[in-house]
Amino acid sequence: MMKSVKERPAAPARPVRLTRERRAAILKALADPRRLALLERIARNRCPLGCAQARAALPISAATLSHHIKELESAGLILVRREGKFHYMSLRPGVLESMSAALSAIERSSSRQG
Amino acid sequence: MMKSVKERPAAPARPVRLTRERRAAILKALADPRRLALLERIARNRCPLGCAQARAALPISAATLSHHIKELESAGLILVRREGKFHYMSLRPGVLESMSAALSAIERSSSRQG
DNA sequence: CCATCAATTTGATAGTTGTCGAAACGTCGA
DNA sequence: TCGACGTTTCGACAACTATCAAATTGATGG
Repeated sequence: MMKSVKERPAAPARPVRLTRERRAAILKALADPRRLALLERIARNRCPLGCAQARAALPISAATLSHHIKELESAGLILVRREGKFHYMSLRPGVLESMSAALSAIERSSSRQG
Repeated sequence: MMKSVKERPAAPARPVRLTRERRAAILKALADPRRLALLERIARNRCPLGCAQARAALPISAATLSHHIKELESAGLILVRREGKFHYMSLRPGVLESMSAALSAIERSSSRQG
């Protein structure tokens, strides 16, 4: 029953261009501790994470999990593949990296200070 | 008059160790658009920013500005030097850089996928 | 000592959000 | 078609937060 999962060969994770609004949405999505934990859990997993696994990792109800998934998805941080009654979440490549670069850029813009 | 920006050797900004809680606080502080704008304004300035300058840059009341300053300060993102009746804000070195690294690490933890 | 100015605190309000239970929806297997 | 199951939506509630005006604190200068 192993469905052959289409795999990327070590995704290059090219830089994703983030508008100001998009960055704001991402930061808002990251600001909730449970959501961040969920995101980390998704990232850490070897393959796309199922909801059941996610629920096992977080002490929240199904409704709340669904809510957080939607937040992460609409912020563009994760991809959700829906297969029948199961849903699988994976990190959207390059987004966190770009957010990281944006924060770094703010700090660098300050390094000229005396 | 572009004074060659050497001054300090571009402050190495040694890595700041951030606990999970601290990261959560930082992300929460960054999640508000006005606060992020304020932080960027502080970073961009070539010397510590006064409250009046900050107010000129943001369409908010003094009370609200004070509130946001407190948030940024208690998240450890900025330093506030208080001199008589004036206050001057500057970026706390290394913090944004460490936050940036943390986000990047999450993404990298995912690159082993597939 | 008093007036003034910068910044903070207080008190109040409106809007947002995290959370859950219950109900609804969609899929799958019998 | 029916029921079980995974997920989402709905409705509600509590907690939090951004915001401002007004009152307060604290420093400076007359």
